[in-house]
Amino acid sequence: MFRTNIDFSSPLPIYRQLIHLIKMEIISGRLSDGDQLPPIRELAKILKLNPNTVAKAYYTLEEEGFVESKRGSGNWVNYKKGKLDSLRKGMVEDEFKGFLERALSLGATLDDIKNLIKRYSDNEPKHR
Amino acid sequence: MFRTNIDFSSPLPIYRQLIHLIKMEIISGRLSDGDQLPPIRELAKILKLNPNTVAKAYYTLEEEGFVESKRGSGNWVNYKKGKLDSLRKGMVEDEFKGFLERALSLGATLDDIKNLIKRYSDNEPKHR
DNA sequence: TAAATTGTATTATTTCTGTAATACAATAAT
DNA sequence: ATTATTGTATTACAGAAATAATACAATTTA
Repeated sequence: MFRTNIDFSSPLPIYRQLIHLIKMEIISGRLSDGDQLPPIRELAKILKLNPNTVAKAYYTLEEEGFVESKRGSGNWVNYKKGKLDSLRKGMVEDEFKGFLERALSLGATLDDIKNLIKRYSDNEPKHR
Repeated sequence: MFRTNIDFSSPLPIYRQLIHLIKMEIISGRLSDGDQLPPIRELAKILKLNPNTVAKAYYTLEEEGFVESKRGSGNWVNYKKGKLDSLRKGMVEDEFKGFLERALSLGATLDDIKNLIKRYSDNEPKHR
């Protein structure tokens, strides 16, 4: 697990890279719902990071609903297809409505927006 | 002009808010090519900002090609034909990038987003 | 030309973010 | 029950970004 390395010279913060890594593990199926994540200190040692940096990644993932932390016990992947997905869909849709409103008020058309998503689905979005 | 207020508690930096404000003035047509912008100190006074903050906004807008600065004289709206459209496109794209980032971090896929757009473009009238 | 008005440059200060050091608290293992 | 393991909280540090204070330079205006 976590064969990809952390890029210490990247402008993308370490904890963000780690979050992305873990999400990819989940999306790819290498991490399933209920799986335990490595303990903070252990993963920190493996990736040569400060434990707090790993903790921050785990904590953020928990806020986003992908992980459940239990003090003294560990961190667990928490990805309930049904309930969580519908919750996220709602949140995504709210985000989209906000975007749509702003875009339309800027004078964009739905076609403009379609073209955007088309363009972005061709080449993987980059991180900043 | 500039009836919208600056939000000092926003995480978006003041000069960025100001840039956005001015771009909106241009897109809406309240500011046309050749119009003079308020002098740095004057706008700073109106919005209760430090003059350097206004200067930074003007300077950035000049770098982006929407404003021309003349020392001792003032700042002027400056866009050629077609430039307005590209400004609009750029702003819509910025909004889109922000939305995309949030949506993906929520666990949405590009297909989810495509479906969203499709759904909204099918019954357009409901969403003004 | 003199004074006022305007943008520019330099430097300092503050704020924010990411990272780190360390101590604390809950759970599990024995 | 005691110890080891685990996550959490607090605080501090460093670098970057945003904002501010001040002095400078060009243009306009009288």
